[in-house]
Amino acid sequence: MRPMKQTSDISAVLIEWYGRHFRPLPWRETSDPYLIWLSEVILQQTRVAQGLDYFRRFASRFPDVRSLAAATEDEVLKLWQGLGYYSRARSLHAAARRVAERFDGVFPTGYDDVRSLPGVGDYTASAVCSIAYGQPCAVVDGNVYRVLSRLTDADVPTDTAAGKRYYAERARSLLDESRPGLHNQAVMEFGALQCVPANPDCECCPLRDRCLSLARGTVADRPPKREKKAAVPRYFNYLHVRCAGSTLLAKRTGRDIWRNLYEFPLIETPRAVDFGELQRTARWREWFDEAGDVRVSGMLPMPRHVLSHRVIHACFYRVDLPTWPAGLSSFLKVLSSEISRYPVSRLTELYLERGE
DNA sequence: AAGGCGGGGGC
DNA sequence: GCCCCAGCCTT
Repeated sequence: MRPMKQTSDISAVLIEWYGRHFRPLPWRETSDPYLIWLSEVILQQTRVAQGLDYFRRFASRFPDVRSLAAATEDEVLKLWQGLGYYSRARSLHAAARRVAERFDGVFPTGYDDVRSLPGVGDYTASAVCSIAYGQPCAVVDGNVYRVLSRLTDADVPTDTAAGKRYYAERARSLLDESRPGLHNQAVMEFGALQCVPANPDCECCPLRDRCLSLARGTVADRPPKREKKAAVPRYFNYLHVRCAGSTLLAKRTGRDIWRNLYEFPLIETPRAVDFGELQRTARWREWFDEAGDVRVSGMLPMPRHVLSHRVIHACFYRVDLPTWPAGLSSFLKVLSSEISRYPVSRLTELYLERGE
């Protein structure tokens, strides 16, 4: 039997604040662990405003874990299209299938079982178990890091093993074990709306008298920011190849961005190249040397596409062929009207939205 | 421990 | 531009 932990009155302040400021959100109106899990995966590294419509669409199309398990990965990725971090969608689908098989379609209730699902780490397992089941698990996410770092003026980086231990322990000591779901959501909402990263309005903060970093003037430096990595440029030359009302797609299967999404035939080059250089690449010759009358009608440069640590310089060439050459036989031939059925990256989506 | 993995919104 | 978001996984 564990000794009863003293509940901090900071938790009470945050919960009181939460009662007056919380945003009404659809996943706060259910106790279904499946829907709460779904919301937590969607919200990983994603703002509420960005994930809200995705949650609505997923909850509508896949109202339970069995329907999600019964879908194809392509359909799940298509519904996820545009949200980013696509491994979340692949893991979500794989986890649903595991629940269907190993747990007989019933979302597990034990922390370790939940934590064992693909795409579920310490944060998501704690969030689901506390919110859906009332289990005393303290969540630690980006909001919690910031709130804790400021309250205690902790100069501890969050992206180290020691830092994670430190904040996890602080979060545990702050947790109100009698209402862990409410407590966790209160801390996160507080971080999202009041204790914001930049220019927080500390004058009206309910914790202004107990915030050590406010007293010391270090709010802007908490938590300590990690050093930024330089964005590595990549050069993508896409070929929108058309022949007899069809076009070509390929599935990205490598360990790279946009894994399992579809795209036009791609020639990646180590630097920006013009059409003349592109034609001299081995790939172009492999694909088109035997192709007869190749008509390239234009090149559409795209704006720089910025990812977290990549900046993609992309352009799309439109290539019209009289017949399909053998060099392109490994691609999927897709009716032009059917392209929209395939999950694609935001970059390709933007190109397609430009139309003809 | 470090790096890969998206996309968008706020300043 | 830069920061960072209800993180997780691989190496």
